[in-house]
Amino acid sequence: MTAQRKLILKVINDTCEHMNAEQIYMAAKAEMPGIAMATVYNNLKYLSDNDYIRKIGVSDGADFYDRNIIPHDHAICDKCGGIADINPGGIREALEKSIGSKVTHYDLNVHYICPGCRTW
Amino acid sequence: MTAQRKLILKVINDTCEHMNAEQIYMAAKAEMPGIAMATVYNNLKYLSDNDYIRKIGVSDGADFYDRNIIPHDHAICDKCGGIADINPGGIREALEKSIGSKVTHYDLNVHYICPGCRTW
DNA sequence: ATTAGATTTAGAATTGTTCCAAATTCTTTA
DNA sequence: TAAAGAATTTGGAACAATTCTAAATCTAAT
Repeated sequence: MTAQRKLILKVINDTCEHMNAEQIYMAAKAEMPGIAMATVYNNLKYLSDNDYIRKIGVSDGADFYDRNIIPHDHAICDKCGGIADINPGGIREALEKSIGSKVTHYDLNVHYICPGCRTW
Repeated sequence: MTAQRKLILKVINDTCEHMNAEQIYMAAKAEMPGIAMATVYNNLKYLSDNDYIRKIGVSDGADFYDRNIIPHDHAICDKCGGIADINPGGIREALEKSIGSKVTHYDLNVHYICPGCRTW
């Protein structure tokens, strides 16, 4: 664990959930001005490969990183872009039944209008 | 419907499902050598916006395009990268129950080892 | 203290996609 | 059916996110 790696993990754990690489880089830079973007990517890879954090792939835009490694899915607001954790039950079972074999993992991102953005 | 647009739609309908922009470009180029990549992207956007085809966002790599616009999800083999359509039931209901509101849409990509790649 | 291996850094390179402006081609409608 | 306006095509530049590279530096175990 180098100082950089420790800092990046701290940033992810202390700052808000669901930050992307750029945001993590900025937050880390505030404490360690010389840190390089490549170091952030290197460590995000290391940390997610080793289950310290979870990388969430997003098809249209930057991936984000989640300090919560307990399996859960994400609901993304179409208006504000805010991301909320969700825990719908029975998904994995439905998928395994459907494909007839074990699922190694799955990505499920739901789009909706969050309560704050709803107008009625 | 310009000749280019017709060709691109034909390529998607006649060639294999789940092609990415590059593959569609190559197939179109074979019949119309002067066609531009930008035209392919323009038309993929037009065709998916108008429900002729469906765009499938992939977080790590090129998006692909599906001629099947009936809602369904995708199972991606971790070994060969092959993509299969799946139709697990009850997902939308589980999601709406979980977030407590309507889902505008959702992306669900399952990773697994396909029958062809399985060794036991 | 030495040395092999891991990590950091800055910047270049890559990939997939979008943007741009000019040229061309469709589509009205007079 | 010709002129005007709208949409589309083209090639290339621009872009964003990420990965790669190679040299410098650090770390850990002898």
